[in-house]
Amino acid sequence: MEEYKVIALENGLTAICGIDKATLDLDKTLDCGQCFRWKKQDNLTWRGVVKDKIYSIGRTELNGEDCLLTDATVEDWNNTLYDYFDLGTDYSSLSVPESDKFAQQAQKFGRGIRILKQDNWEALVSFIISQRNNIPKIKGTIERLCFKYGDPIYQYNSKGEPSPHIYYSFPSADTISKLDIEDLDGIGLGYRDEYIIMAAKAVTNKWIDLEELEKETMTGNLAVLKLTGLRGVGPKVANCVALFGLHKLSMFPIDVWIQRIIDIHYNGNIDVEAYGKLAGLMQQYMFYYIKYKDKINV
DNA sequence: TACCAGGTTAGCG
DNA sequence: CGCTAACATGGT
Repeated sequence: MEEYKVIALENGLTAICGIDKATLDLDKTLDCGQCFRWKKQDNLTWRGVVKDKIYSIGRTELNGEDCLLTDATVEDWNNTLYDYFDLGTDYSSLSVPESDKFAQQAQKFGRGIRILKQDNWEALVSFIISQRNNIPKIKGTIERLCFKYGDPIYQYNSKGEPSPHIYYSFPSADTISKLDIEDLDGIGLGYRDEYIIMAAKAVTNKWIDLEELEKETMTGNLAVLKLTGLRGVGPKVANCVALFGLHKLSMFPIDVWIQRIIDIHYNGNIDVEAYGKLAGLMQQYMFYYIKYKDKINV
């Protein structure tokens, strides 16, 4: 990773200079379907919740240099957001075979996407919800779930004034494990409501240990195997949880879009191993490419 | 208004 | 194994 500077500005904001758009593209990263709770506030600012704290982040020009601008403190950046955006991983080490033209195109188109290090429980619930759902509805359902069972998060500026934006934490497994099915009516979970409650009970009763699955010594394949023991968690959801929630970067979730790519461009059979330890990054490049290449003017 | 969505499950043969 | 119907419901 190249050198970059973290600068505490006088207005309480923090600038991060030296991380260009090819390294971290906020629009691509936060709107590529890996996360569901970030919202774009205006043309260049995103607002979201990381570790139960609200952050705004965008890009701006500072002394002629393109920098990230955030209301995070320097400590927040160093201790939380740097890892959340996976900036310690060198994405140039992604292996893309010379002959694999489609993968090269997808990589070029998706440059700047980062695989977020999301909360494992939130990722598990989010991707259980994602099955047989479209992305706008997934976002709406999660928002209603947080509004009803999460805790309000207030944000205060440097003068101690509360921000008008109220966000809600993602409800804990403990909270959801105590609910009855009817308590989830009106949220829009559909038939997945019982899956969510059972997953919450599995976590709180330690039938499954997400912290253990997140350890670096745990392989992605074993994590997927354990996750699929949960009701409502099949191979695709388990791979998404492993990639986006447990940060197993070699995992390669195959959904309808990726399957379509495999059928059309890889004659029905793709060699995931060829992409190496960052295969999950290539998966996300491909997903983003197939879904957005016709919608975005490059 | 119908149709569809970052799948999973159970029940066949 | 492989194939298929059923699944709830908000967004477009």
